Amino acid sequence: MVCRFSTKLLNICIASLCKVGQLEKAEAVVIDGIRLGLLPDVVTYNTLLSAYSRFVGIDAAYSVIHRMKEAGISPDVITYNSLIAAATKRCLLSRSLDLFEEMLRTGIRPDVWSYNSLMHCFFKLGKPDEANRVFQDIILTNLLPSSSTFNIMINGLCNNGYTGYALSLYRYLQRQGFVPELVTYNILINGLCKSRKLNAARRILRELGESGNVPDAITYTTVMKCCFRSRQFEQGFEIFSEMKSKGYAFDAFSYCAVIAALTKTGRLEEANDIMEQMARSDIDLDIVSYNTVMNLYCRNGKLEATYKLLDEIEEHGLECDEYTHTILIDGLCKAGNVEGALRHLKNMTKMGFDSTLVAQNCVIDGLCKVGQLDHAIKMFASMEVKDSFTYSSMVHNLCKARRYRHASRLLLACLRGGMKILRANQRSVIDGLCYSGYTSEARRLKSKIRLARILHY
DNA sequence: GTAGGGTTAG
Repeated sequence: MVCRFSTKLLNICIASLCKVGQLEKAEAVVIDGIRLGLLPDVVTYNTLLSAYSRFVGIDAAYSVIHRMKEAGISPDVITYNSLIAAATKRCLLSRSLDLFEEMLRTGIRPDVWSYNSLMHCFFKLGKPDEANRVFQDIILTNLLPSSSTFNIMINGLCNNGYTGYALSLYRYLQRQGFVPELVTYNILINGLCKSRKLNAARRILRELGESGNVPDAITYTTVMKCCFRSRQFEQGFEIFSEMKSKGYAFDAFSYCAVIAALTKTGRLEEANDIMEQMARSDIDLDIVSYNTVMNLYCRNGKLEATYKLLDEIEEHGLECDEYTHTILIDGLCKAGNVEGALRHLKNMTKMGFDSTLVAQNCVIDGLCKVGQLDHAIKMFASMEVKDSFTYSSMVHNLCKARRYRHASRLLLACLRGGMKILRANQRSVIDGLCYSGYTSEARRLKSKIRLARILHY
């Protein structure tokens, strides 16, 4: 009895160290405990596992599960739930599904937390129907849904393009007595902003204010980002200032949102100021923060500093992602080094990145800017996937070279594919055709554009 | 032991 009580105390001590990421000290306490004859139990290992997953990585978390098995302690539902949630968070979705099956195989009964994670996983996989089936299972069986069940459901519906359903579910649940939490409001505001339902988003923001909840840094970042997305930059920057004056702590999310927006609008000095503020703070930079800074360096034309940053990323044990490489490729293009950009694009393909579309678009534009239009046309023809940026770039540059009939063909191909193209580009093609005497072609193009608009909007 | 916000191109 005395011994069990002491292990409990030991676990409390370990948990408090794990909470602040002091993993070495926590491990030392485990060893001290063993010396005193207090063997770690399932709670000890679960505590360590979630801390390793949070502060180190998923592999470190897996090694804890091996350690506990070696010590003869069986993982329980909490062990599996932690691992499944960690895998889902990192988009290792097949691992999450495997773990869920493994849990069933070993005879551990999943609880509502396990089902919540499974639902989240299906949403991330872009399988809303399967997620919905899990949701129905939770509702129809004896499992009591938690508020997170509803939050995950609302968020998943939003992320899979069903904001309308998300909103109806939210209203229905409210009528059933569900009291939304701050997270619920943040989820809805974000989902509605992303699908450009700004009036609905404003309504939810108002409801949040009336609910007695206080918006947090996430609410602010969400609304700020929403302004940037709808090109209301001044309003977004005002929100950033408001956050500051109200004493909210900035984290990497809010810093990156505002630095990126300042960079995009060419307000580089202000962007540099804020970037330095972020560097001076005690925030650990992750890959997204590095990408944001790197993009700013590229815009400043500081390619050497950019390469130094790449070393720094490596030194910190972080991995460059699709964004990092794309930003570098664009930076090389903007500096006129298209050869370098092409080389790096090849590397990127070799590295096995799924999508290099944005990077290819940057190179197409770069080639045109250095006068290699025919090279760009060749590259364009060889691309398997194209989007509206690809077409816009080509149309714009063909017009600049007065090759209006070629531009007109691409413009039509773009519209036929259901993609939008900048009005300014459409205008240039029509005006160019008229100017060079192809008036009837210009007329035909106009009517085809009108038809495409009717068909696709 | 879950759920929410941030980075790239015309």
